[in-house]
Amino acid sequence: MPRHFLRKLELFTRLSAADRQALEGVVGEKLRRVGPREDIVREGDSASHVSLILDGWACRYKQLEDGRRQIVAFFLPGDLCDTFIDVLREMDQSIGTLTPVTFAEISRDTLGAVAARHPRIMQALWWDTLVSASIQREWTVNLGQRSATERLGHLLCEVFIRLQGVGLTEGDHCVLPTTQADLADAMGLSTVHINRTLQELRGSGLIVLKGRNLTIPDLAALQAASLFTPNYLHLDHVGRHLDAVEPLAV
Amino acid sequence: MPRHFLRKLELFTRLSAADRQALEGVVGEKLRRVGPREDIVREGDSASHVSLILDGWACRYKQLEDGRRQIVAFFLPGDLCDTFIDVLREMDQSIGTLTPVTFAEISRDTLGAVAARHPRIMQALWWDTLVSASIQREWTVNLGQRSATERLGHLLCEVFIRLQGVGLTEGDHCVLPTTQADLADAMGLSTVHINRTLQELRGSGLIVLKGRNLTIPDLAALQAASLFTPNYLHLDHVGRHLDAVEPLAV
DNA sequence: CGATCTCTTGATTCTCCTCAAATGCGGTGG
DNA sequence: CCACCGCATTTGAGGAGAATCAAGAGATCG
Repeated sequence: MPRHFLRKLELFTRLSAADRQALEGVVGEKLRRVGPREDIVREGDSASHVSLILDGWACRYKQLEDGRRQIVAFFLPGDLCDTFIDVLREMDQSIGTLTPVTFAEISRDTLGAVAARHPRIMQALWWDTLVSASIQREWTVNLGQRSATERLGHLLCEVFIRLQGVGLTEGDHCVLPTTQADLADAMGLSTVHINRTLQELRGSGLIVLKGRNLTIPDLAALQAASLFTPNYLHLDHVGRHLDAVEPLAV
Repeated sequence: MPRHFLRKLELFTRLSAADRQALEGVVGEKLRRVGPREDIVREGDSASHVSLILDGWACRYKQLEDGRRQIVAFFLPGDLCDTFIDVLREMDQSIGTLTPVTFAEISRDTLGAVAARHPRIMQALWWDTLVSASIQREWTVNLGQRSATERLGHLLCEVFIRLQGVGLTEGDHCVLPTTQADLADAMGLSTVHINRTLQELRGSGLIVLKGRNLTIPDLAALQAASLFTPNYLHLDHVGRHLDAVEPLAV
């Protein structure tokens, strides 16, 4: 069931059959399905469980008093929200869906127990958490320094590569299910300007975007135009060396 | 020696005498002192150790190919950089000093060993890491949605409250040792505009800034003007309940 | 097939940037 | 002690990028 999640963790480490089974079990416990534009977690909620996105897109966002909304992270299939959140008393931001979403609600105790029994999983969850933090920092750079075109191009590169990591791309295209208003809230730009920036990217042939279908004919070119370097995604299979150190316990 | 650090951890939990002693030991191992505008960690370095700031200000930043620099985090006395970084192979951003800095270089093994023997410390390091992530998300909101005045005001609120947490404020004032250029790189604004924004904040009486000395006569007013809410700093002494659950093992 | 959401376009405004130069300030050496 | 230097701050003028406002065209969905 959590195939995207397993696939993502295996970008970093090798999981044994037992590891995989344990994760399947955790996910089976409590499945939820919600429509688009609904909240999964609300600011102020107590931090009792984590959510694993199985299908659809969600985001973490913060709404200011006057209505302005900033999306600070996208959650794609396979993403785990707030892995180690239980130390904090309450959520400081909300998590909401962008599309219809299927997700597993995992209690922190369950996840903790599994992680304790499966060191590989623990390690992989760590990696995932640190990569998320790294992405967050890169978003800060993106909003602070890059022009609208670079910024949006950078996001599209990131999303494409992350989707690729969980097997949700086909050749040079993937689905981009967000509205332009969502993109605007993520990039700190107005909807109108997102629209014009997309046109600019289209005009220069860097992307083809029809409906919800995004094609990136030349990823390297888009990366160059957006000052994108993928190192912050840490997809270099760092943990694969674990095979040597600690043989699979099947 | 690491008094600011201890003080910060105790915002969250109570440390036993043994805990404190263990941390003192770790910090004594390798002290380093560097001047302003030097790098402590460079992008691409292997992630072998963590740095604990004892005195002075540093920052995490990323430099784009064309020279633009974004500061993504400030490190104040008592801040620990890259606590659990060892899972990732290499650093994706650099850490540099803003002022002269004294810091302790702690090998990941040493820190890991101490944390393993002292569950309270482990817990506190977790809390610290999650709070850092929370701050990072708030910076994303700051850059994405807030106007120059709000943005800068928000930063000053955050810095003041963080300094307060480690005992580095006196009444309504504290030291702000950064140059306006540093602030500009942190806020994604130009130096010129930072200057004018500071004047605006001064003009409205929200701050008094003379040289390196910052006074915030009415913190609540500055918070209101900047749409600042301190919840994301999680200073609500979350872990104090640990006293009840797990008595001090002295 | 009308209602609603999303996307697109045009016109205008404003925030913030860039370029350029002046002023102030802390240190250093004559 | 003062002259000078380098750096940080301040000020001015003009311009670019993005926001806002408003309205029309296309989708999508009950």
